[in-house]
Amino acid sequence: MVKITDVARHAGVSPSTVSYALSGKRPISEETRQRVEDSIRELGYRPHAGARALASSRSNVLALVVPLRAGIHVPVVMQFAVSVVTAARRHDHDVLLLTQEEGEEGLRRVADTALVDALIVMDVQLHDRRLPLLRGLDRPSVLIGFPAEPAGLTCIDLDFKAAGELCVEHLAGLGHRVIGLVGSPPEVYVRETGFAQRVVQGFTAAADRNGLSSSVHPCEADPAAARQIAEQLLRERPALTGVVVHNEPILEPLIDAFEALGLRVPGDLSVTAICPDELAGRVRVPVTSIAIPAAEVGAGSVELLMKKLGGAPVPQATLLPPRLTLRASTRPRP
Amino acid sequence: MVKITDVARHAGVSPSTVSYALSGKRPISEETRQRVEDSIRELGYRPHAGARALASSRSNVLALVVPLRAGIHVPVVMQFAVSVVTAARRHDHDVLLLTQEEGEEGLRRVADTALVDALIVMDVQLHDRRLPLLRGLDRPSVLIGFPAEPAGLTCIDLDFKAAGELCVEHLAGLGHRVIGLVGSPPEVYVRETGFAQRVVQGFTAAADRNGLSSSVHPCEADPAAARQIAEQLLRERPALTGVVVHNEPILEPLIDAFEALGLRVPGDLSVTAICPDELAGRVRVPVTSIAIPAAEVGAGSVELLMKKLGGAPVPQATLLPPRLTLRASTRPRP
DNA sequence: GGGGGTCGTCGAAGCGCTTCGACGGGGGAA
DNA sequence: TTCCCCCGTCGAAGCGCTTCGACGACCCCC
Repeated sequence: MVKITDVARHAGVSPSTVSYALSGKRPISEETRQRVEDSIRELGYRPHAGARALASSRSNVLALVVPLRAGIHVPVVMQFAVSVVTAARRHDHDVLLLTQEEGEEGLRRVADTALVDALIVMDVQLHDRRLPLLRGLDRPSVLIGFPAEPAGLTCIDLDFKAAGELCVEHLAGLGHRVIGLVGSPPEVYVRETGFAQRVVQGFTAAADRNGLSSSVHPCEADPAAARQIAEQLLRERPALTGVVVHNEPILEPLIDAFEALGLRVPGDLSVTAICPDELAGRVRVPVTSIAIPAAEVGAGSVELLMKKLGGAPVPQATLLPPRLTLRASTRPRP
Repeated sequence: MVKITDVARHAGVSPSTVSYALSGKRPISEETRQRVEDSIRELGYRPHAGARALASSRSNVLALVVPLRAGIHVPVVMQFAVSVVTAARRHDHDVLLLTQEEGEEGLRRVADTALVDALIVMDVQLHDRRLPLLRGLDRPSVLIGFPAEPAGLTCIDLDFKAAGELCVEHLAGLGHRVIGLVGSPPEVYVRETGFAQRVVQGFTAAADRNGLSSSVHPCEADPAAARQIAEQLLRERPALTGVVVHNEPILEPLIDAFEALGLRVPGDLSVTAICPDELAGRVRVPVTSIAIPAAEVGAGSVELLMKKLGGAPVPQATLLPPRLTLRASTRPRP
């Protein structure tokens, strides 16, 4: 193994000069820097990560905690992970993969052993058990998702309230006057990740603002429930012409159910959804939708961490603006 | 930060004794060991990962390279990753996540900087550009998948040949005499990962062995192609009663196409597939299938690496036996 | 009863890097 | 011309851990 002293000898300088030439933490003449770089290339030198971490108390590794719970949309998680890795590499950092299964102990372990410099935690629950730990850790962290009490933490996510609003604005802009939100299963509104509530807030606020008649319908995640909701809507709100769906598994079944009841999408009924693009695009009638901007969230969380590691202040909450992708499922009210 | 000398002082022993008590590399009396452990707990000691890595030249970190290419089934990748992490933790190792995008340079980097002790590479191509590098690296590696020339490497994967055979045996056992394989797109058989060929080999061999009439049909991954294949099969092989599908995206469209042509599954036609359970289970007619045993492969690759790190010899090839899950799509020939 | 092992522990030497203080030399200001 | 300061470089001191050799103490066997 070639080490820094080898490079130093080869370049005719001291080891510290090599180090400074590499890190740029002290001025080095252009000429020596060049010589050092040549030696490095020639000898194929790579600084030993452990030695570096020990001496500098920086490992240049970030921890990423990925969720395992059922009901998580896996491709989206993977998108997060990939964008985190890519963004981290841009800052000369690597990513250590942790599963949620490891829990608090795992977080404490990688932080306390100085294996990682900072942590990214995905799929944060409203009352996540890891929050006190993260607050107390001596290493910075960023949460993807918002807990009930984000004080003392740094969080980033899609602005779900704005997403709810945007769906409504879109429908309102197309002239729809009576709309409904078909939401997540009831239990999601109680515990879980809190984004569900925020969609409802945005939906309701925007509907009121636009003078629309609106209603909200939590729905279990199975086709039978979807059919039932469809029938109910038809019966109770016959003037309905716009629907917002925030419940991935039933998006397609719900559309099927409406069509089975004689409502054409988008002819009689416009449908928008908040769901991964991948899903919205492969439904029989491609659905106008707002996606989770996984790549942006992942990259954003890394940027936040880098700022924190650099000692810069960061906002406590970062809300990414929703973007609506137009597809075939919405059109002006007949 | 509490360090090993603090523990040593607290327990009234030397630092080396603490180290030995922790690693077990030298005998330590039960009594001192107990005292050391108590001190560790009381002080909340965690060995510094970097220092440990530097002194022992072991980082206790494995690299996992995940694929990004289109056409990769993401949930399966995630299953691999999770099982690798879980298995690694059982051996007191962590997992560094690399994307394929980093390429050879990334592998070299994490290996040469001693960031990782060993590497797991997923989605290995027949003529993977990384192979020479992996052969030359001073760190052990395991490939998930088989390249054309596996000499000097350690590979693990589902035994795709046996999977092809098992599908045929199953159909033969049900009395089917005329069967077809609907395979991956033609280009997959040329370059790519090579498992496609192996399925064909197994399929053909088992069909011949059982005296069945068989045919193989590569198929593009879109519904139109599926319909075309269905029509072609019906026309050219009217006695066909069994089909093996090795092409995830068209599994459902193909069944739809058969039914549209008046063939009921499994009434008139038995269908088996090689595909993730998740897909096989959610098709309208749940499909009898052989899954990629992602969890086993992931865990197996870690076990292989641990053996290699321990200096033990490991087989060059590890083929996991296929397992057939019976579902609704196959039944005895009428 | 003495020699040879083994057991349990210690001290010290490093692992390869970063960083701090120091220092010579040259340029600018006075 | 002198003084000061900054630029560019060096040497040395660690960072916190593992590991090697050494060394009593004790036991066993002949």
